[in-house]
Amino acid sequence: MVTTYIPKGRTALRSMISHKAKYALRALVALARADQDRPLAISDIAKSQHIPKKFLEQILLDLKHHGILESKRGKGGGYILLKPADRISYGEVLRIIDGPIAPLPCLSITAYRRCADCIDEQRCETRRVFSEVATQTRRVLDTTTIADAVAEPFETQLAS
Amino acid sequence: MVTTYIPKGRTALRSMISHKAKYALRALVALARADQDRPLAISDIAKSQHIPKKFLEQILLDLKHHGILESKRGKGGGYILLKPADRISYGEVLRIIDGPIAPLPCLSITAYRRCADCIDEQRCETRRVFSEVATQTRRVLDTTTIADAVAEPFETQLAS
DNA sequence: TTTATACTAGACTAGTTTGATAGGGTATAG
DNA sequence: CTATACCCTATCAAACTAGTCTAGTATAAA
Repeated sequence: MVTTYIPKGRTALRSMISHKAKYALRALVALARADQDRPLAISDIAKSQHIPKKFLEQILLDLKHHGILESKRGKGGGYILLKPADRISYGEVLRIIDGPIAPLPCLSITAYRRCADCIDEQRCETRRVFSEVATQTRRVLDTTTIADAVAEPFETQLAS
Repeated sequence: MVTTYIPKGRTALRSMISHKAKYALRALVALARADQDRPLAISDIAKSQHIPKKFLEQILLDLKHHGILESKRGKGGGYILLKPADRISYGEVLRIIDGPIAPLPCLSITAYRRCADCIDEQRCETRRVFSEVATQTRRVLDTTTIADAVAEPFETQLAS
């Protein structure tokens, strides 16, 4: 068989972001678009963004614990951005939800770990190449904020 | 709990490359360094690169099926590069082993799929941001070859 | 103060993927 | 003809994902 293996559930591969992260980002965009004086209810976000409500609860709670959101309970309650949208980067959200961004554990600052089978890290060719990937990815994700996402759309290019 | 969840097994996340891909790349580098006139045995690669032999068999077979390698059976057999090292890109190998490189299925050309819960793909903010990530990643991975990896090492930067 | 609303917490589950291992089969050099 | 080394398929345990379920607790409005 000379077919490329493509995992079913996710169409593609490990370099994909999780549904959870996608939901988190969409929810934050929705919150950034909403009235900042009144909390936005989970159920409203879930409905407008097509996200399973109970799953979204977990996600927003997580973001709250990490100081991104603030919540208000009771009737008329919901979530509000704690930090301004232009101070919430995609990288920050991804690190909270999916973990470190580095494509190899040995390239992560926040969660460095040596590869178990690595012979000489300093001379590892794979590490060297993916270091460049990590740098580029980080540059984009850490400089793009929820506020940028809320701004007018521009052209989206296809890739790979 | 205000702790960032980090998967145990892999230290980091979905944006990591798989062991399989790492093994494939390491094996190709080893093959590129070896004498091109004589096949290099799986067991030799496995030993020198610290890769489980039977697992490596699968990987090399896969690379052979995709026209990267050539094999010779029997005594004195093994693998040889079919394409020159400077014509084997990291991106090509990763697509064979791990699947499409795009961080979202809706950004992949080779395996495009619409996100099930997407409301308006053209205006999807997440898609727009990750499109840039995909472009950068692709640029690095498709222009770096096994031959580059074999060349002298330069400084490796940490990221994320 | 009642009651509806909304957040909090964590256990649980079905399904998929990963990273292997096992056990043969097949070709080839000597 | 036999030892060697690649070829191929099947199977498996552990981990991860994407949820769901249950059982609350806190707050605000009426």
